[in-house]
Order: sequence, then C-alpha cells, then structure tokens
Amino acid sequence: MPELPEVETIARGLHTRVSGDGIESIWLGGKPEPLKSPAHEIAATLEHTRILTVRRVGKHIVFDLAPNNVRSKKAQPAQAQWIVHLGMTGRLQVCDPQSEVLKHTHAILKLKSGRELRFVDPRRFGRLSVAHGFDAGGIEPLEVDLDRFINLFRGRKTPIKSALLNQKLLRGVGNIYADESLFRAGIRPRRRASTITRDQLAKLMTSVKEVLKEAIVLGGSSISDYVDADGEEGFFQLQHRVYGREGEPCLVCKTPIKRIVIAGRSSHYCLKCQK
DNA sequence: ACTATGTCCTGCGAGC
DNA sequence: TGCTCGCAGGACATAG
Repeated sequence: MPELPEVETIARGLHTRVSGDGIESIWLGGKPEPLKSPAHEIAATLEHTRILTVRRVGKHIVFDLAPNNVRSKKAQPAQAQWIVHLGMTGRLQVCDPQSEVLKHTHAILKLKSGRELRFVDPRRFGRLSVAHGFDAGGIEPLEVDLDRFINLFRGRKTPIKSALLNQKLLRGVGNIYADESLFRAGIRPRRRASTITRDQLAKLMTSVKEVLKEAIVLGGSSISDYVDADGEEGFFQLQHRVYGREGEPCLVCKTPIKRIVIAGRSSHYCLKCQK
C-alpha cells in the first residue's frame, strides 16, 4: 500500500534506472484498463519520447518526457508527463522482454535500451494518465510550513484522521502514516480538526514529517529490492506503533491498542496516550 | 462549501 | 480439505 515514502522510494529507484532512456512504443492491455486518459492519448504522448526524470508528486509518480522530434518551428507545448498512480497494489517493473508477463499486467513500454517497463496491478486501483504541467493539488507534507499547515484545518469539522487523508489538503499521507502520526502527536483520530489547538497542530506537523522521513530513510536502503521483477520483496515497514496492532499493548503505556472505523478506514490508537 | 458514504477490484487468510 | 466471507484501502461519485 504505497503512501508517500514508498512512492518516493520507487520514483527514485526508477529514476536511476530509466531516466535518459527512450520510449519506443507502449502496449495497453485488454478492455477496461485503469486509465484516466484515453489509450490513444497516452500512446501518442509517450511514444518516441525520452524520459528526462522520474519523480514523486504526492502519491503520483511523474515521468517528465522530452519530445524526440523537435523540428516544429511552432511553440512547443508545455512539457508532457506520464502520470502513474499505484493505487493499492500497482507495481512498475523494469525487466527483460523475455521475462514472464505477470497476470494483471496492464501496460508494457518498450524502451530504447531493449528493456521493458511494465505496469502490473491486480486490484486495479492504480491509474495511468498523461498531462502537460501536472498539478496534483494539495501541499507536500514535507515542505509545508506551520502557518499553512494550521490553515489547512481551520473550520473543518471532519475528524482529523479524515483531514490528513484528504489529498486536496496534504498530498501523500495515507492510512498507515496518518495513524502513526496521530499517535506520535497524542491526538485521537476522531478529534474534529477545528478543535485542535495550535500547539497540538504544531506537534502533529512535526510528527507527520518525522514519520514520513523515517520511512523514506528505511526505504532508501531497499530500493533495488522491489523496483525489480519480483517487486513484492523488500517493501519496507516502519516499525508501526499503532497501525495493525489492535489489542496489542501500547508500546508506551501497555494499554491495548483500539481499532475503530473512520470514513470506512480502520484507525488505530491508544486510548490513554491520545486525547 | 463541506461532509459522509458507497463503490471499485482481487487476493488472502480466518473460521467452520 | 474446501468453502464462504470479510477485509485491505486511494480516489472519486453521489447524496445530503
């Protein structure tokens, strides 16, 4: 379940592997593919371009593309981008053309280097699209300053957990890191966002950044493991303090961790440590 | 303008 | 052993 740190790690790994390579052609699988842009538009935008950079924006992976045929005298359109959202189970693998095409492979790019870049996604929550001047909305949590952070939650009656998951506010925080951040900040997930004090929000912002940074560091050491074919291996895990620990003792006070459902998502917290 | 809820999709593991 | 069922959850559509 890739959230910001996982996507960051994957994007970095892909950048070292495929930036500078050319895209010769793209195959898009069967009928109802997880596409946000029409297939012909994706193909037209990608084919015969070169990958300049691969980077992360929120939970999106952005491939910046350079046109190969730059002979037009007319003004060049804004730079084209291929946008990949991994959803829950999406993977991008760089592999040899001979290697077995996995079930649920939805896209295959033939690269100039002879390798292939494949998009595999069993659950099909992932999305492929193209853009010119991509804007994901929201603010990068690792770049936000305190004033803007506090502003995000002003007047919002929704539970703070839901606000953290809202990608239009902060982009990149998902279910796991939301729970972990709230635990570190001592705030219960159901607390209405607007009722949280400045000081608590300052703590929350610090916690969010800490948790994400720690996870990125952990991921950095295992890049090579899961950009590769067998992907699954090496999905790093931050030592979760609450997520997935229902009933287990809080690592601080030994109180059993509670699990509740907020907006359809499981949420974990310590009754005693979080208020 | 917000907020809450349902839906998509498949694989896996718990429980009988 | 083999089956059913619930759950995982990001983003969007829809309704209130």
